[in-house]
Amino acid sequence: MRALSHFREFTREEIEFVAKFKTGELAADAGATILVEGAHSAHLYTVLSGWGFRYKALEDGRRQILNYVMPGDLIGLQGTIMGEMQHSVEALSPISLCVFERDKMMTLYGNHPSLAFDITWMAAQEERMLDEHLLSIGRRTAIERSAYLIAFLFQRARQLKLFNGHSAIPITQQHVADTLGLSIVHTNKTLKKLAKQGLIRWQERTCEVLDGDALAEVAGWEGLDERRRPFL
Amino acid sequence: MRALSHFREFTREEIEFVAKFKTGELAADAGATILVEGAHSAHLYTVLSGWGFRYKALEDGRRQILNYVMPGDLIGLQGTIMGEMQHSVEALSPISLCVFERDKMMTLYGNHPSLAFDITWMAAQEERMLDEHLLSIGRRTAIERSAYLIAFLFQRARQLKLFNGHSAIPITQQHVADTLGLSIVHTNKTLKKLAKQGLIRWQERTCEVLDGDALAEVAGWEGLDERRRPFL
DNA sequence: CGCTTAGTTGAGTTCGTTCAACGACTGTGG
DNA sequence: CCACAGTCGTTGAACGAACTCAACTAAGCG
Repeated sequence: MRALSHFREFTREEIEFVAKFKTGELAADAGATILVEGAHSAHLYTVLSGWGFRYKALEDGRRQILNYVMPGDLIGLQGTIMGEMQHSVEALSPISLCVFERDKMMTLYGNHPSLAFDITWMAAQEERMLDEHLLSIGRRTAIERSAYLIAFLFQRARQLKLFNGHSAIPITQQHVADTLGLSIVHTNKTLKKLAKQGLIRWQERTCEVLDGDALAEVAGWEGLDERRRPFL
Repeated sequence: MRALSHFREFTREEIEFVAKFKTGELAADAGATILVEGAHSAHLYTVLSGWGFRYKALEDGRRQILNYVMPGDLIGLQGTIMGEMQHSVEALSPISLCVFERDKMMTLYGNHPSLAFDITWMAAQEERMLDEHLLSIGRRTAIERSAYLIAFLFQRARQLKLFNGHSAIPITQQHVADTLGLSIVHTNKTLKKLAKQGLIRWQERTCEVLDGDALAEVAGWEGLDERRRPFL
């Protein structure tokens, strides 16, 4: 089922445990809210297919997108481990999730140390991405930021083999703005510059990447490391 | 030794294991670089005393401070788990660290699931802080950001009982600027406003907090949750 | 004593913002 | 079938927040 090449191999017991750990599946449409800030969710999810994003908001409505979730990503670890969710999660495209029981976490840690290690691995990976985002928003210019974000999403999606032919990212310019800490207007003008340079094309609320390497170069970004990842 | 009230209780075996896990101590002066971006560090550290910060830099020198480290924090988890460090760590004050061997991590995961869980807990905690920082840099104004940062450092340090009488944070305005994504000049002008309102006082490269609650309010920030934390 | 680091302040400029209007497209209800 | 509202993207104009440049104080140190 999950034989994507870049996941590590598992033992039979691990696979069996994960199968029992799983308690159901969940499907949501684009735009659906999957988890809400402040909720005490009893569940942990894994993305099976589709795109989504995590975000936080201030009282007056200002919204900050923290990161994007793609197949293989864990959702709700914070809620599982520390009780309350401190961010919301929304679907960008139709998305399907695998649901795990929160209270089986301890069993997992007790009986399957390598799976426990994988969870830590994924948390560390998420931390890395957040570090990079922080660097972008804090220190890169508007064009650099935009180029970085699109290159980042492009590389992640490509790693996961999410593209078939055309590399289209299902986000609106509003999402880009809310990720980069810019206004929609300025985001639009900045993206137009990238489009004029032939690096991207925007159409039907998706971003088509024409030259991922050039984007990374504009951003001054090294790119993702091509490493194997575990899968839960 | 580590009987600070807000850490959880441990079993005798856990304490013994941690003692064996530990391979030494390390002390560094203020300004010393503890870990460098790109290095393949074989060690994992825990802060015993002192302040430090994690940061990333772009080629042209632009620097972004990602987060601050205080007693009880783990340093180098990324390097331990994924090989290469993607950020640097520098001491803000004289700092002492507890050194652990990287290759004993697997033993820990295998034999001490509750300690493994604690590591995940701390990674999730770090993620939370980064989320909050991202929201700040992306969506808060200069004054809000400054107030948030100082309130954040103040609350963390207070939780750890780092203050004796006067609550002084050992950072320069340059650090504040590099954390918030602002220029030093503008940071200075913004901090002056907070000082004029009687919320902080700046002297001898430290920031003295006069009214932590008011700072949190200016920032529109809820504050840290007062929960127990594990300790490694 | 000069040198460096940290903090301060003013002036002018730039980047990104808000306001405002408009076109293209989609879905909905009369 | 058309009118209408809603979302998304686009563009111009005016404004403002934050930047750069520059000069200066004060403190610490060899």
